[in-house]
Amino acid sequence: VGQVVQPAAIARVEPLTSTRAVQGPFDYRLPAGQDGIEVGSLVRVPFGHRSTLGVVVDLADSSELPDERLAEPEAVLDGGLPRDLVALARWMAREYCSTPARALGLMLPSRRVGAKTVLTASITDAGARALAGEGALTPNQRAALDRLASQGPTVAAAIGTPRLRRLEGRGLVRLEHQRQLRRSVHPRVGSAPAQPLSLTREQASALAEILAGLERGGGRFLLHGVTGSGKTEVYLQAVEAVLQAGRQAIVLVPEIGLTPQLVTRFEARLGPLVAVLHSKLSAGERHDEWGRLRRGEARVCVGPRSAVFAPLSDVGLIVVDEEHDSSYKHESDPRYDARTVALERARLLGSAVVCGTATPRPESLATLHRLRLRERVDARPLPAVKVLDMRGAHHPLHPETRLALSDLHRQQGKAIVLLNRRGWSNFLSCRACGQVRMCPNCDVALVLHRSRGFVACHHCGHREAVPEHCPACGSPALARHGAGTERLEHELDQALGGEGFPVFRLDADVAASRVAGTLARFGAAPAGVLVGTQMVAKGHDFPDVTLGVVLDADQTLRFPDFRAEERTFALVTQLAGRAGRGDAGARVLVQTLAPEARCIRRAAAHDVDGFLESELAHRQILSYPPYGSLIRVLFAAADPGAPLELAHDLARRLSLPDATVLGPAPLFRLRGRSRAQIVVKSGQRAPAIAAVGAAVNELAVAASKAKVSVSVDVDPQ
DNA sequence: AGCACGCCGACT
DNA sequence: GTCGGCGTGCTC
Repeated sequence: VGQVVQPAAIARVEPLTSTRAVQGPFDYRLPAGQDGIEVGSLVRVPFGHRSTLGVVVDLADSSELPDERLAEPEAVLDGGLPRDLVALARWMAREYCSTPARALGLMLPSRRVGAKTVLTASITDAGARALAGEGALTPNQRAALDRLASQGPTVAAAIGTPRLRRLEGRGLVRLEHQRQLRRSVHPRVGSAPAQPLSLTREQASALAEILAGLERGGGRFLLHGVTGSGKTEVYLQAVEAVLQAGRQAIVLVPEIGLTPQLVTRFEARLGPLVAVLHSKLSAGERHDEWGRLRRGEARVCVGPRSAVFAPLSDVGLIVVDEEHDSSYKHESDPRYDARTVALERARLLGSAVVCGTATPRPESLATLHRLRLRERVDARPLPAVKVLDMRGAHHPLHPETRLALSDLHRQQGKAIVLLNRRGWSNFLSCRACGQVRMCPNCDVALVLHRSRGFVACHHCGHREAVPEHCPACGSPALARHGAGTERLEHELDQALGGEGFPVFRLDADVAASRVAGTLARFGAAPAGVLVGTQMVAKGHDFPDVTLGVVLDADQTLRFPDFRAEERTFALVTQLAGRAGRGDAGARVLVQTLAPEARCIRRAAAHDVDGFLESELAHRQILSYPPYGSLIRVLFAAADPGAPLELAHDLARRLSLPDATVLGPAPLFRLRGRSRAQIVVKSGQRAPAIAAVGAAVNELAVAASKAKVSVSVDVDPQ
């Protein structure tokens, strides 16, 4: 006896509001015969005294509410989500103590743009006959019809819309609006063979393990390879295998702008199957790329952390390139980590994850299956790294650094100099009264940007004209302290720069539109120096760079943070990887006030394994990740005392047997708002997250009354 | 978050 | 008498 399949009668909908106070799902009655509503559908529903957008998160046969209290959806809209993203959003809401609506909001494209249409002309049969000689045509009209006959439908504006309208009136031409996809063009950078390269033995064995994982329906891999060991080719061939199997792939990169070579290689190899998402796309381009993925026209999505939400329904593989990069963490609610989300999405779909890097995070080493690429594809050795002790130094450049740079200048070579601090001087102080110029909104000193004539706050963006006198005592004597990339660029240019030896600078002050050009000009120059912040240590290859210099390498170490060592190690190692990818004589100089620091010594010795081993041992003792989870709760308000008060309130509500609560601790003021935080450290991740989430929800009403914003940060960076 | 309801004071 | 201030409460 066959069962009669009843169509679902109830849709459970999560309304897309951003507040914690409204959390669904809410039940809506589906009228009999209502087709096309499924999990993931985007619907317009009556909600309270208005109507709102919502996402169907579940279908059910019945509701707990009486029928008369149920409303019906008003409309089903285009642009719904694949089913697995709905499950992922619900997981994210729990995992990051956020709401389903906020998580769903990250996954949907902006609603403010629609499809773009363009007026297109094509020739009619009557038009073809006219062209063959029947009827009078002016020379211009004949040319227009000729063009349509030979090249087919054409954008009307390219020929002249008024002329075509006249021909349309005579029935010789058909004009209609056609959907036009907006796609931005990415600059091609580096060589990009369209055919697969032959693999080294190590690459082949890594690929084989990934493919075996896919075969089993999963696999979580750490592709640990030194710079130049050919990780990208392994990604490409794994993606090709996934496509062959009829599934789709996502490739996450830290920043598209800094990894043009990877994008170029994927586009060269896979052509229009690739959709590239990034922050520089216009809303329209993003909308259309999203649609190409949703409709299955594109089957590989390359993009930054948000690309982990690519609307693909059967993802077989997620690649996370440069997995150590902190930009995978989203720094506003929901504060998700794209690497963690990638693992969860893969778990939901039975797909493989490949995280690639030269400097794995300790937690990745502990939780993923490691595949190693020990050798560079060109078999060149890594450059020699020398640590230079700057204690007691008077000049910002060590004598050995100056010597190396002048040698380089003489030999017309290329160097990269990394200084992780932008601007000219990091602070100004009055020589008479000692007062330091501070940001009015944040508790930090203003940084001098000399060429643009202002002092600026690097936290909130506040800027003001360079003061001529001390605002406190009126003294004209202002001292500039410290040196940033702007000053370094100036000094290197004075010392070495000139015809045939340009000095380039790359940092966050360089307009985004000029980053690619700066990289290209440095790449093309036969000699010169590239000065910059950590941006210069990312993604791009310059095979002819023979000298790398890190200034103030312990700068990242001075942050009171358990990841400080890891960050410093990665920065030095990444820069070392940039130098001498094509030359055996390359070297790297590391200037530091902490030459004995474990992370700097290990990085200089290219000793990744030794560093990771000691780092993991250290973290185990302190129950830091991966041996424990951290949850940070952040409070901020204009009222100076309110955040700390609310933090104490939360701390009192938390009763966690297996956790340590650190704080409440006040934080420095940011954007005019006082802040405070609590950090929960626990070996029991899920219960700790649940307890913090519940306590924050209890507090939500009091917080909004006191105008204090509360934000939960699971796995803070 | 919106949005309406409701209970108070200041205007034509 | 009505217009409109924003506290309170609800949204299938």
